[in-house]
Amino acid sequence: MKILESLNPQQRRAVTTTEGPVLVLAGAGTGKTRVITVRMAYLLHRGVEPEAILAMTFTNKAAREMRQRVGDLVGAKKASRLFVGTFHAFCIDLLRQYGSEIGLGRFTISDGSDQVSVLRSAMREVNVASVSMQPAQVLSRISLMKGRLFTPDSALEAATDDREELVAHVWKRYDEQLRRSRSLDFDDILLQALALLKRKKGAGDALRERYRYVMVDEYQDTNGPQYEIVNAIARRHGNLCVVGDDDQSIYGWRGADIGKILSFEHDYRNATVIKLETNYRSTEEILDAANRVIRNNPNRHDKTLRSHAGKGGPVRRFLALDENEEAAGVVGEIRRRVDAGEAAWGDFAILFRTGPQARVFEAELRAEKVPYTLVGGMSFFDRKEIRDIVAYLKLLVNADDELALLRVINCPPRGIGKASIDRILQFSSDQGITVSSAFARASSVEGVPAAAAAACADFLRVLDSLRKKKGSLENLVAGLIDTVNYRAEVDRSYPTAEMQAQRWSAVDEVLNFAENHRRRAKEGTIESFLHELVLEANDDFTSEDSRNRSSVTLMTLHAAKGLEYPRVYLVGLEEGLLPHARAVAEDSIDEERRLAYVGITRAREELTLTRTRSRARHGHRAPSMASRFLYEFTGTPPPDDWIPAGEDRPVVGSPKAKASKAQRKVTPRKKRAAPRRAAR
DNA sequence: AACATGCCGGTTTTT
DNA sequence: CCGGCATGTT
Repeated sequence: MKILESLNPQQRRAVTTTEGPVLVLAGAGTGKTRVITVRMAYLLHRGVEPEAILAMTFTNKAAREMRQRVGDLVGAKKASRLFVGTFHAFCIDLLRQYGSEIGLGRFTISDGSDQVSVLRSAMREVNVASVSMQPAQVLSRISLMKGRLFTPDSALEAATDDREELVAHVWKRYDEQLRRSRSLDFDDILLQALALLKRKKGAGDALRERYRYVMVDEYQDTNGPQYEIVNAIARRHGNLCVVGDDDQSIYGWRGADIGKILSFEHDYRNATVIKLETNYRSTEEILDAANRVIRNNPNRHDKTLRSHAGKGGPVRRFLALDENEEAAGVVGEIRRRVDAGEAAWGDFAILFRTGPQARVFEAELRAEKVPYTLVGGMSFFDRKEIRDIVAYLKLLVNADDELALLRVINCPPRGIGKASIDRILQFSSDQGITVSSAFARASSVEGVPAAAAAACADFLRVLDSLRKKKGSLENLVAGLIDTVNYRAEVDRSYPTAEMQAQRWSAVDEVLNFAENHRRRAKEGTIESFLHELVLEANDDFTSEDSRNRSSVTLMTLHAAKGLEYPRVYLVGLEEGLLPHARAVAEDSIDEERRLAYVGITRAREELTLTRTRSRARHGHRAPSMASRFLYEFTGTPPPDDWIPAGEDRPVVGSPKAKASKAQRKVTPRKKRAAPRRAAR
């Protein structure tokens, strides 16, 4: 096969070692995606049926890219017969096809904000004010426990303090509501699919038999259930190829278990281990910095990235008075480079540890009229209008979805007040009937006005008639929006015609999505549309987008994983920020170091590290200290003097440059007319 | 149902 | 210091 010739020896070995367990340790920028896609093409070339190949990723973006690239190699038609997708997409497919084997009927999916709502009500039931424990934190604890295969009951038994006990109680209620609603959260999707796959007979057995070649991307991000799923499928034929980089494991706090990639050779005897260490992305100077930082981590697969791109310029360091100067310096420099024609906006990325750091950069970019894209933040699908419509769609698929029902029962207003709703909910639990049937029998609930009861019955009837409708997906969705008179709701909620039009455009967008989905998807049902909406809600198109949109990219280090930019500013290299104070307290410095490593290795040609002398946090200004990671990669203490905004400073550890440039005359920025004195 | 007040907390976030 | 939320007021 011809493409093999374009691979380096290690890559080729990773592609052609098709039998048995294989661990590919792919350092940053070493052509990981290339290897996986060529490997799939190679298997097909050797006569393996596409249906026997399973490739799992963590994000939709990765799946999309992989599908595209396999398609380029073997043709779209053949590629479409392979399964390439996220764990969750794979599991949902299984559950929809074979869910009945484990007693699962139709279900809807709870996304993050649904989970928070359900959890809030669970906490109220257990009489915990959400001030004493914050829902997001409880949710993350529950998720971590689910990942370790605890149940609410076993968690209660294992609880060692009041707090854990309380979490277990809340979890139990949370679970009950989801069950009642026939709703699965993201963890349940994996756990249920695992239960299905573990069954000795039926679909479980058929699937184990079917997938002769299994591949997992970003293996270092695998959590407990995902590991079990892979294991359950791949044990049969034993041809499991996992690709990842333990040095880029940055989702430990979310349950990703770096131990899985560290112990692969132990988990799968006779595993072939292949290291990809030739980096095609960054200059030698940049990789030196990366290597020197990461080698401080214990417990890792030893790797050293070697550059294929030449030495390059030194990594630069920049010390600013405060966060405003830091932003002004970075943005000013970007502006000058672009104005001078040396670079384009899209060449630059500004990376930071925490979200709030973006604010001051945004302000500066805006003031300087620099086009930028901030990655992250509120998704299109978090808008009220979208969530309302999604709730309606969920109700069509699953009448028992309580959250969806409560969300839209009085939206647009139908004269069903809070008091009535509470009484009906009480009625439902007293009688032990589902919430939807309680609403259907609202007229027999004491204290509910006849008009409200009639409105409930009416509403349920409308939903029923919508369920029976036939037509194309987009017409069904449009029909729904029309029937419930959602336009009126939008008009009612916003005062000006302008705002209304703007809000309505989001609704229009859903219709576009629907049409799009119908054309691409195999089935194009409301159910499959919903799954796509919920699972791919946060999909970002960062890499494709920001470059050709020609804007500076602003994002957190987490969001930057997998991306690359010619020029990178890694900002806020300070104790308390990177490493984050909380990580220091919790003794998870290793993961912070990997985060720094991820940041450094995003840069192709130029890397600039910045820090401040003092920084405002929680409204108070405090002196900041250089990050320990700066010491690690220079081997010497960082210089104590600061460089005024706008001046380039060569890296410490590159003696020639240091001597010649360090004394360069500095032109003060006018902004700093009244210089604050730096704390000594 | 819409607005005011008061309190707490303040990493990272995909599916 | 700022935002989010829960609670309390009209």
